[in-house]
Amino acid sequence: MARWQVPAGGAVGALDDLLVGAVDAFPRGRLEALLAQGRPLRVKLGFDPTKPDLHLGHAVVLEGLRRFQQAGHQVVLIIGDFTARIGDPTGKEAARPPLTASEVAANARTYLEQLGRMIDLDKAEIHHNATWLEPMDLAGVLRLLGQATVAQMLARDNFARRHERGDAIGLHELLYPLLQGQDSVEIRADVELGGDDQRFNLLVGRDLQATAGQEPQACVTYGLLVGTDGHEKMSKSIGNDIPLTCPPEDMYGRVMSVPDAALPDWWRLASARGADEVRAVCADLAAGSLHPRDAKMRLARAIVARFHDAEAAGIAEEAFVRRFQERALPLEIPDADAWPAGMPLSPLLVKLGLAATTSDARRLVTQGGVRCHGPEGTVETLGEPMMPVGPERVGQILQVGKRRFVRFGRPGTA
RNA sequence: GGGGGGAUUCCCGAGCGGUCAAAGGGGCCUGACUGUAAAUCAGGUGGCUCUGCCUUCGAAGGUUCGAAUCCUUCUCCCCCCA
Repeated sequence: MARWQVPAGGAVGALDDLLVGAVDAFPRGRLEALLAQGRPLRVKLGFDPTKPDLHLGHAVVLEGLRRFQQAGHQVVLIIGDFTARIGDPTGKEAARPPLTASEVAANARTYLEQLGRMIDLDKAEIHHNATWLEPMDLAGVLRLLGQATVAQMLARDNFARRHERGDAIGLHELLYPLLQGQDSVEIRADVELGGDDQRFNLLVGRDLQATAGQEPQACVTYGLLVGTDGHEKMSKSIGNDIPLTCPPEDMYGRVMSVPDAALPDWWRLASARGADEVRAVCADLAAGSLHPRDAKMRLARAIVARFHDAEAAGIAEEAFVRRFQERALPLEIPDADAWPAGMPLSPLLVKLGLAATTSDARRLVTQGGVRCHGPEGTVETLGEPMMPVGPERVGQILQVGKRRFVRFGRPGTA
């Protein structure tokens, strides 16, 4: 996976912290040379607003960007409102359906809100790439196309894989890296940040800049954070993500479900702590002197604190310990009011949002996944899918699976 | 343009006239164990008014007592040749 390496040479301390989470900076020495000029650099980061939510995986590069901003450099954000309509083929096993302009616009708004949690947007330049890509005419497109060869494009892992497997590759997809590179030309980027899988796209930007008579940008790539499953790159569509907007308690819990093996990566990429601390934790984990569970709890607290605040993180941790380590009922349990008393259990579970379908509810009940917490700590397993649930349950707590709870409040009519 | 192959339940992938709601694996869910980790074990995984009924096998028609399986047309994908 992502290795912990910082470009050779340069002032270790500052550069080290500037590049926490970075996998590589290239070409060699370029970034150091730029930094040595002592002027604020134009640091570019592009985002295609293809989904409404950003998650921890996106935050890796954003943290890098934040560090550049804090060091006094000029952040230049590109909202890829045009490129989003094509779709970045990077990491895609299949072509994806294009988005409409209005979907993109809606996503872009929520993106900026979320970016504001990490970046000082008032000090950032924000561009939409439709500004220059939309009006481009065929002559311009052809000029761009002339910058790359078929062999170069096919050299890319994912294109090559898809091609070999006999999957479709749209011609417009091949154009994508060139468009991203054009963005660098338009905003005269000194540095572009991106995920480790963006290497190719970042390099294309350099080529286009050179052709346009500009100094080619330095590129910094960041590690790809694996999802909560510990294997696949974090992604909402796989369902292994943690959204930045995730509530504190849930966020804490999701971090705790990450497999131990992924911990070092998560510390490097998601903790947003200093280089020294990260190194120390990784070393202790490797040496066995730090219990993985404790390292994970520290991490979970750090992450929640990062996107909410320290107080919320403390509360989330208490709730977690109480619920999962002491196996007590959670403190906050939603009340079900006006629930249809007398209704059979399975449909009731659906009504209360605790099961997806009646059949699903039946399965849960049959398999002993549905319990009712009565007075004085009594627990009763409800095993009859169609047993009627009457008003005598008021005040009791219904538990489905490990984490779904509801307290019976005022009953309504069935 | 010519020839060939293919589209199956969340994914991969069997099935090739009835015994198919459809093998197997993955994922996911529930239970046991536990550190909401890993590994492991057991069960489940279309819907419903659930020992039965209804809807699914790219789309629409057709043959048949009966079709995911046969025929026709259509849509999409891939390969080879040009």
